[in-house]
Amino acid sequence: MQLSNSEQEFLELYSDSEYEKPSVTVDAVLFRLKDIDTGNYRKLPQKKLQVFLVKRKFPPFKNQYAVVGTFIDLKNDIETSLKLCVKNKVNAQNYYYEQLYTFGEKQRDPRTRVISISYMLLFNQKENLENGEWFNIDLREDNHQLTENDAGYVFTKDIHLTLTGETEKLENHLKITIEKTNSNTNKKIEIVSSNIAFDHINIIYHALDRLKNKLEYTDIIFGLLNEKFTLTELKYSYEEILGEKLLDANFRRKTAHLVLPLNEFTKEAGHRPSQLFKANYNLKNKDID
Amino acid sequence: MQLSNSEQEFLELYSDSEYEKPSVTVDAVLFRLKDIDTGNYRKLPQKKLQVFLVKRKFPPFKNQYAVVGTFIDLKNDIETSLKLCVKNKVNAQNYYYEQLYTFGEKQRDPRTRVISISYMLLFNQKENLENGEWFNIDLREDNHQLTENDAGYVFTKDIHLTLTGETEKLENHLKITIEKTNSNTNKKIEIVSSNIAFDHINIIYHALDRLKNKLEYTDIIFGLLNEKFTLTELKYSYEEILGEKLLDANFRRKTAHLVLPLNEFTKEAGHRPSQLFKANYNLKNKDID
DNA sequence: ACAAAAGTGTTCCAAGTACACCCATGT
DNA sequence: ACATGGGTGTACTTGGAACACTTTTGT
Repeated sequence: MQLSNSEQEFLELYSDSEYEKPSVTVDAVLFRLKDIDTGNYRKLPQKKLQVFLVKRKFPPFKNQYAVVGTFIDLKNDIETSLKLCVKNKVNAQNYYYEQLYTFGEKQRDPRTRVISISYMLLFNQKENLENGEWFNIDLREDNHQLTENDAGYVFTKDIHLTLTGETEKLENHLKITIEKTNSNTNKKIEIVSSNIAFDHINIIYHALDRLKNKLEYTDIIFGLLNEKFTLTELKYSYEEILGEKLLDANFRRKTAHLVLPLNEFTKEAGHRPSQLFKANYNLKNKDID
Repeated sequence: MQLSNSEQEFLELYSDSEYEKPSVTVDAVLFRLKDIDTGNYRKLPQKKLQVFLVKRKFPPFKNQYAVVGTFIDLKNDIETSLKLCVKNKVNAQNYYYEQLYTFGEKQRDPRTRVISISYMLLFNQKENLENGEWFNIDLREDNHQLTENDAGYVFTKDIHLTLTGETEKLENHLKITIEKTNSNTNKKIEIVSSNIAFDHINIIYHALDRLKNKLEYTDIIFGLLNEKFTLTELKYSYEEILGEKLLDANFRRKTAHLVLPLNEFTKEAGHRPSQLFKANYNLKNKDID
């Protein structure tokens, strides 16, 4: 990885601006699980998955909601740009993050060619974010259609993603097409209609999908929980993201290796006190990309 | 997603060149499984995983090997740029591909700030590539070390990646550090020494890792096989990539739902003829990113 | 005959599924 | 007392692991 003298010379001559360059942004999809009180002193709060959006102050898409993002800074690494952006725009510093996907379709941004490197960020409820709003996420799938042929299949479905904030309800409709042939897999996402800026609903959908998939084989869930939690809280968290009910007894056994019991219990809850647990990070819950 | 008139006006004024932009490349890691003849008329060929590298004609890293890549073209989508690049540089058109990861550390490229969007491409043996060479991949892991603390753990290991071509043997040494804490997972890859250009060994390692992981829960393997294959061929393919032997009887049962039997058999092989199969693409082998 | 791959059958064990049941608490 | 969550036990099912065994071919 060392350069020879002649190579060094060449570098001096190298002109950086010979070809046109695209703009590059980092865009971050921020998630949390919010406790929704039930109003019943016995009942536990329900978990609701939320995404944090900010209202754009300038065109394009002025006054529309968007995910947190910025043009990247040449002086900083991508992840440093991400962290600075999140610090400056929403004033948050403690979160789990991972890279999602890089979007670069020609027409993404009406201004010019923009490539977006997207990240997923997970927050617990202690973090207070500024300059934006948390939106409840409701996902509904429709119109599943499978056409098989001898080279593979074509699968399509409709996605309805409703984002509900304090005052606004943002409806978004996507159409997914997965084309599998002899030699290729092609996943296309078409935005049928969207009430948020750019193709950001697409990015949010990708993040949701990744979150769901990673639940099953990693310990990513702990990014959304406080340090101490009950097993029922953990179960509600899984259920909210997966969109299905789980059996309690089995859930406890399956997740036993993911958690460590503490010698602390909840109280004043109108029912038997429950033991608190913390995450048990170990290598088996591998999180390797 | 429609723009108002005043937004349209703003766009006219928008200056594209107000801030410095990074350069962006697409880099493609090309894999295939090569049949290595055993010289014994009874024995089946062994499968060897290979990566395709091209020798750089210009600085930086002149005369060193690199993965196939190009600066992206503002006129085209990322994936179109990728396809054009692969067509032009190595003259290939039939392959499976998927996006891997986007690298953007400040020091990746000695010339200027370069962000690399990396892809993995899978070829079968029928494809003849030009202007480069296939290298055998040998991977060895070393020095596994796990230090646990109450907030998580730190895991390190050494990776030795040897790439063997017709005339050259390229040795590469990486050090992986996975730091897991309360609120974060941090995977660092340090290049201790490398005989190929840029940080490309890093990209290759990522591709290998992804390939291995995806073997277990998708039907990605078929991207490396010809249309028709025997079950033993399929088994050898898994074994070569996973780096471990599998039990034949169990393998047949487990992969039964992945394949469709054909009414064709191999012959003149010095042993019982074997039935040929083709991929059975179905939705259960989900390949959703 | 025999070496190699092709293919089947069987036993054992681990883990997931479904469900019944009891416990502890605050109002 | 009772609603609610906390927590355990058990019978059943499914699928993977290990391994023994038979079949078929070309030389």
